[in-house]
Amino acid sequence: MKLITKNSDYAIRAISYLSGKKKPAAVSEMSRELKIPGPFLRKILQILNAEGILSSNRGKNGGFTIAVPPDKIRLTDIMLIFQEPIKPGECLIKKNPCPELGNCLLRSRLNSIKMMVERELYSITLDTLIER
Amino acid sequence: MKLITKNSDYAIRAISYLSGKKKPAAVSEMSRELKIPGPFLRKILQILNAEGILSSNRGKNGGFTIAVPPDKIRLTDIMLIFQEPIKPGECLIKKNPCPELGNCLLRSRLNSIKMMVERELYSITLDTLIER
DNA sequence: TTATAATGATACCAAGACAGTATCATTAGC
DNA sequence: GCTAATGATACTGTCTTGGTATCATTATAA
Repeated sequence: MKLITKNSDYAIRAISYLSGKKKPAAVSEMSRELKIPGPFLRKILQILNAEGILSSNRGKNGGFTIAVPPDKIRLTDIMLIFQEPIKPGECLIKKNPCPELGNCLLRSRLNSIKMMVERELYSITLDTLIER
Repeated sequence: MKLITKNSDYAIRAISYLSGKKKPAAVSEMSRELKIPGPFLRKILQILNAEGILSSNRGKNGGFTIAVPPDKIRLTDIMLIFQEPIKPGECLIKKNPCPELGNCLLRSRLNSIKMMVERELYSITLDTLIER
């Protein structure tokens, strides 16, 4: 079970990188600096742009800039963009409702763990991840 | 992100089921009662047997019985058998060490969440999941 | 005004985990 | 010795993740 995928991870690094700059940074530059494969990073940045977290400038000397201050971006925001949301497990409650024994109890325990994790992730804003 | 997979889920249901019985239960019976696909359940039970959690009797009137009391089986035991262990994310720390900015901070936050989850899962023993 | 350097949009491919099936071999009881 | 069970193991399909590739569009600068 992976908490965070590379998608999200790279997205966060990219945002961190951009948070230090005023001028737009191009994919080529960021790919070089952050050591992230160019085409992949590009796709990620395009998505972040579409989500309104970054803004983009096309054409020569173009690139991406931050559109939302990092202290307004939560870790869950990023993860929800790039990953499947947290689920206790496959939802088989309706189809396969705990036959006689113990599945409901399991579900409720897992659900509380899920909520705990979500609460934690929600509490983390990106500004707290950027070293100065 | 799925906390628990069907593998583990079914394993737990099967153990719950067996905990109520003295005589061996065959796959066919359990498949019927628990509404779990036969061949899949069979594979799961064979693994639990190999792990020493169940024991098996071959031949006619054979089947599976519990070999370890449910209060000695932790949720993590089951999950480690059937799923990938919890990881904060792909381990790219060595190859791709937080270039200038914020990845180490992210890792440490994720790691503490990971440990929190593991602690919770470890604290759950199967006897607490069985309704009487 | 044209070459060029950038993004927009999108289609495509590969690996790995998960979910499940199928089959042949072996064993034990009646 | 038939039959009902497990042992062992190989195989298939699907989904998510991780990534590549390509064509179209836009803006700048010479």
